[in-house]
Amino acid sequence: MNKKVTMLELARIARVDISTVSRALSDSPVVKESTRKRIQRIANEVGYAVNAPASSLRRKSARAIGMVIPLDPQTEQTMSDPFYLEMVGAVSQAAADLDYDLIVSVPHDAKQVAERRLLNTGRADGIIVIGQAARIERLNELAASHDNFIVWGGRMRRTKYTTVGSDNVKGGLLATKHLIQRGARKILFLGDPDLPEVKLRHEGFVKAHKEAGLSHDPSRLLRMNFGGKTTFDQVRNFIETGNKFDGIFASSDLLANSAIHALNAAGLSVPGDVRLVGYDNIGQAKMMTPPLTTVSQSIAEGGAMMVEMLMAKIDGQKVSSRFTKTELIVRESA
Amino acid sequence: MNKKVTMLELARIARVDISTVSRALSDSPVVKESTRKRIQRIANEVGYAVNAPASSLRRKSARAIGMVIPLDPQTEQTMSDPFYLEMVGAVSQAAADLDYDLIVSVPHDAKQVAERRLLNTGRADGIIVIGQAARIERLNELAASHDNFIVWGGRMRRTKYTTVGSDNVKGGLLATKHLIQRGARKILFLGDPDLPEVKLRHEGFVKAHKEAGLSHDPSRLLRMNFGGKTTFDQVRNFIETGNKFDGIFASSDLLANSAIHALNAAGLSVPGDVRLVGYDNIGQAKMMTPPLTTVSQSIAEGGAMMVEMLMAKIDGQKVSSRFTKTELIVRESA
DNA sequence: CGAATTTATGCAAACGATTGCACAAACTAT
DNA sequence: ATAGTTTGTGCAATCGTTTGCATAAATTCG
Repeated sequence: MNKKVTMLELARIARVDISTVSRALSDSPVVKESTRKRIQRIANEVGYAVNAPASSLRRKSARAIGMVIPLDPQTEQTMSDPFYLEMVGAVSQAAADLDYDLIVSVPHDAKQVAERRLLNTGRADGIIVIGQAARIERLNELAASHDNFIVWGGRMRRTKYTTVGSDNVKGGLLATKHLIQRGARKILFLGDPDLPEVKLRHEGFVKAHKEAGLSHDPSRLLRMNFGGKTTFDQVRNFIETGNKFDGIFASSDLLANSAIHALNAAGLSVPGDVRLVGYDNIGQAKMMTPPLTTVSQSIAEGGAMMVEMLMAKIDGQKVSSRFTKTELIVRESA
Repeated sequence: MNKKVTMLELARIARVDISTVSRALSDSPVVKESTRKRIQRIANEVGYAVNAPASSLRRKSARAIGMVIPLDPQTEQTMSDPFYLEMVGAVSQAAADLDYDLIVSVPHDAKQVAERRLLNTGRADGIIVIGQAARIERLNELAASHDNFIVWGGRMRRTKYTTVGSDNVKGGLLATKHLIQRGARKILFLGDPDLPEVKLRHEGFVKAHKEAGLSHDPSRLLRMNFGGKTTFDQVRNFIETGNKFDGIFASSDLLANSAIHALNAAGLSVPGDVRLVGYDNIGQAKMMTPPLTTVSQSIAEGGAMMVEMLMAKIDGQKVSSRFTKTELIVRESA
């Protein structure tokens, strides 16, 4: 179709050396203003664009960052949780602002460490990992040989890498306190405590009970993963088995949504019969029925923060884990 | 941290020429089985990985495809529609199966043609564009100079590029016929007919009315984009202005969800008072209240199809537009 | 056994950009 | 006018692979 112009050809057209072209295009102050302008104009005219692989090879920098998104361990399908897309958007934006491309990888199987490949092949200068799930040990191994990656998720004592995420304990505390304040006394916890974030949110949950001088019943923990039919059935079943409760803290908005659905199906109303708080504040939260009270993870802020920290790492600096703003968004469901 | 091994060093260790290493690693049949095995073993031991930029430069192929996802034109934020994430997942999987990386780009501003940059810099061998929105003319321009891209979306007479998407007219027809069969007579259409897909779905909507010998009232079209508060307000307002209707065809599941919300707020039940059908069959559709009847776009199939067609194009073959399987998924909302 | 063929490896030239260094021209200062 | 600076360009090496071609070794064949 269109044969590509190389920098050398461009140099010939402009009657200068290729090195001058290179400098002109990267806005080096050493080339004379007039020459620079002229070269840039010609480059535009002929539709020249710097060849990325060649540039990356020479500079030893891909000017790209990788992003690894987990699969739903159950279905082995891409997570349908909108949370992830919002994160992709946030990271992509932040990266683009720095003229970095974003390589998204959804690992085939959970075993494979996509991060390592991306880094070792020089395809990406750094990696952002979304969610550690059960991979803490693997990520620790990775940390032993590579430093250029940041993980979104909860920080546990045994994580040896840099993380960014909401303050999960605080989030769980805020959510539960709110439920208690509104009168809930028998609160159900939804989520899989094997996941670090969820475990921490649960800690906050327990803490809130303590602070209020309440005891919480450990049997009111429904272990579940990512919403959908399973969640629906579990909640429904819990109700039908005669268990009583007047509040729910769901460790994700998706879980919350399925729970609402199950409550409705069982003839219970939210927040009339059961008060409910979710986690994530995804875009649709405000459009659920009823609008969802939830803990905001500040996705956009988190994405930008991770990119910024990753750049610092690429730059060789030391960087330590941070929290994003974690606040309760009160809506009608609680 | 870990200094990288190059192919040349690997060659020295294995006491062969670098060219032999290159061939061995790419499983060339010309190198002796035993040497190949040996080299591969050593490569593994020292943790060698082929340098991607160098390889891309030499082969003139990035072994990566780009994917361009639109922003929500209203909010300028990443689309929170889960549909897009599911598409990212599907495409990423299909690409990974062929050992291609996926570069995701969320254009800064709608004007800029990210596709062109990705192609011209040689960062991607081909591009998948999700949604054409109002960019048909721009994409036509792109088609004039580049062939290696595929667009997800509705095919209009004036599109000069290759598209993949559900059969929108058929989808609209199926959805509307279903509503009519279930007794709906005054059906509301939700969506922005300026978007090609929506326009086509609306054509199917009109066609279904014709086939059933019904006339449809053009005032029962609510022009709206992507769900959320605006949709909610529009539907609510429409009801409060005293308009009567007994069915809704929403041109996306997200729109459908907001509509349900508005109906509930106005004291109307689904499907009791109003029957409703959506479009997309996103993951959450089955978990809405009530579970959403919708037209499936076969996202996974579509993603795989696009990657396959793109590869054919990269390979120099001619490829023509195709439809994905388009079927109605009946659930409780209608 | 020697010639013809096959098989396995090595040599060296790309791919397209970036950058340290050398150098000519144009200034400045004495 | 001469020496010393500054300013702007060009030269050439380099980044790490891949691949066409040459060649040595091993095999086949008459």
